[in-house]
Amino acid sequence: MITIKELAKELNVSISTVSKALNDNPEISADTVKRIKELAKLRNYKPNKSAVSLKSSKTNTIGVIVPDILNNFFAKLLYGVESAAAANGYNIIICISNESYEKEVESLQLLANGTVDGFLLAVAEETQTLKEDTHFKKIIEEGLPIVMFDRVLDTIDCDKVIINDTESTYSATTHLISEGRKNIMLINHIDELNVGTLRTQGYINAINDSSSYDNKPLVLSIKKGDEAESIILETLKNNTTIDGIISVDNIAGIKSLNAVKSMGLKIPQDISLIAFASDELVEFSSPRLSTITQHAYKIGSKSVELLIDRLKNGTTKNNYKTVTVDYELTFRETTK
Amino acid sequence: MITIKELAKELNVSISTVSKALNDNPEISADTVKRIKELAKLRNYKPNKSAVSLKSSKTNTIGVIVPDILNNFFAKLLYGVESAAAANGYNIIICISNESYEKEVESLQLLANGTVDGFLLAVAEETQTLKEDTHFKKIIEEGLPIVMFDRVLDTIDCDKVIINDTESTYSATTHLISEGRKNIMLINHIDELNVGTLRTQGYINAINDSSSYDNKPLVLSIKKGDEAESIILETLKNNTTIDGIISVDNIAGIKSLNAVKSMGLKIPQDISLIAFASDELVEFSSPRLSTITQHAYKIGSKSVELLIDRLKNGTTKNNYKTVTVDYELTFRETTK
DNA sequence: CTGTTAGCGCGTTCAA
DNA sequence: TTGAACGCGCTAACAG
Repeated sequence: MITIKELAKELNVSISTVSKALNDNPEISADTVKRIKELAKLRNYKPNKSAVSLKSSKTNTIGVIVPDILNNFFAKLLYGVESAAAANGYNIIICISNESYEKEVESLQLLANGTVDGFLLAVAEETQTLKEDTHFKKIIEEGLPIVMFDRVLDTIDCDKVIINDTESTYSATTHLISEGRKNIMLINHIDELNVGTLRTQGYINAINDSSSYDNKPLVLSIKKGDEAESIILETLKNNTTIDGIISVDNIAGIKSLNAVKSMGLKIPQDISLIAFASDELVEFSSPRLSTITQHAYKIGSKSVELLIDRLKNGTTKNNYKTVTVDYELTFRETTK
Repeated sequence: MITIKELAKELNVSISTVSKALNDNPEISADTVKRIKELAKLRNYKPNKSAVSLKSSKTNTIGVIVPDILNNFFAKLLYGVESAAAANGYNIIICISNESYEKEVESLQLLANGTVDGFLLAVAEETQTLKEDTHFKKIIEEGLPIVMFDRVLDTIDCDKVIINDTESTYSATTHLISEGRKNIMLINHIDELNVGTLRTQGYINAINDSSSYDNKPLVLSIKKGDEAESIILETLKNNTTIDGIISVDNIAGIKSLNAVKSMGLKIPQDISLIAFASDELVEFSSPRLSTITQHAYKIGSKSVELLIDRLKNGTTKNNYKTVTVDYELTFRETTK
């Protein structure tokens, strides 16, 4: 890589003259600026990132910690993050916590050495289970802002971007009730996570708020590693009045669909299904699933905006924002 | 962030003493080292990344350019990249080219300013179509090594990690022939990409090499945006002797399965199917697809190894390697 | 208008 | 055993 020094030498001017010329400092004569810029272009000069960062104590880099990149939601979100970051001249460094508390701590520590200006992250599952949060506090104390997305912690003061999870299931449940459904089951496949709880709550609220719905809430919790499809099938056989299913995650959604089909039930005449899912999945389901989709891309880009805003304008006494990104309810062939 | 200077001041020693102590320089007395290290730990001192990079002209950061992060293959690959990089103390900066030539050029230029020590990339579709490669040459001339994975360019001298695409379809085809299939169709949904061509070639080779197989190769090319499922269905109706299908990508695999099922054909009695696919997809297919899976994770981690090796040991007159990662053929319920 | 100088944080001579 | 001084590449205050 060519440096300012070499350009200066080649043109017999001082180093600072070159620096000023390249930064369009009006002190330098138009002629000199032209000569310098031409040579710079010719030699493909690019200011050294490390030097600029050292000087300015800004890296223009954002650290992103995602729990699981194979999860389509986070992949989409990363796409939104990358797009927004690139549009604002920021690079992103990605770490994958793998849902591990330790890896999360490690990643934060590793990047908090002047590698990044701030963090974007979704809290790892293990961190939530252990109820740990001091590592986040430490980072914020060090002056590095954090924006949490999707999985956030109430105990941490920082900007947050979340889905309105409660409302999403509330709407879905209300819709099924308005279809005339009398016994709606909610399948929770991710109950250990905060979002699972919120979504379940929305379902329960909708039922409580409805005057026409008589049955009690019916929540089927499936643990990781369980044989989802057979459990669902069993439940349906034992409770033949079930006429609506809301799945809190996409795997359970497809499994339910398979289970319902194998029972010979007609969709959506006998039973309706709505699932949290990604668009891709819909392509592969038949009949095409009615879904609640998270605007993952938007959560990502919004998070970047919040972080950059904070980096530029700083923090003035707890003016942290929590932004809610709307979900989208799409009715296809598995609802009336 | 606390600096060496502040530690020095607090302990009334010189800056260089602190620096040496922290780097276990034997010049410093054990006692002083201990005092300094204790304070450093207490103050959570971390050497400033920019300063170290500037000094050493090494960033310990790898630039990764993927064409599409929503593609499960690349997501998996990134997982492999991140894991291997983290294990070796490297950070990864991710750019998404979105299959665009321009974005690819931009990303390379943007990171070639001392942000990264080298690149890992899969060539964007547009770049392949335009047959552009000077941007890669430029980067390599600047001294930044590139490792290409999955989609590579013959015209560029660099380390490469690829799937043995030709062999993968060769094996799949051979297997179907050994099942007694007499008219095997290959569906190519990505013919504009190099891998599509290679996979098609493997299929053709297998047929040519077989003495028992009489039919000519039958390749159905589907363009982007075409109605894959109806095209496949039409083809099957017009050619009822087809008893085997190999799909070169995962979408076509599922579409074929749906088409075959809707024709009322029995699987695998009447017809066999094998598709390039990700494991996730298999979960959603019924009957469960026999697949050719790419070891995406391994391609990613292997790429990192190659790059780090080159960064550490440099380049000695064209000793570039091309590593082939094996594919995996998994027979499930859509083959005999 | 141009050049000299200092300093960002660090490691590494060289001198004491 | 410790410290002073220099330089990585850059910007900016200050001199000329």
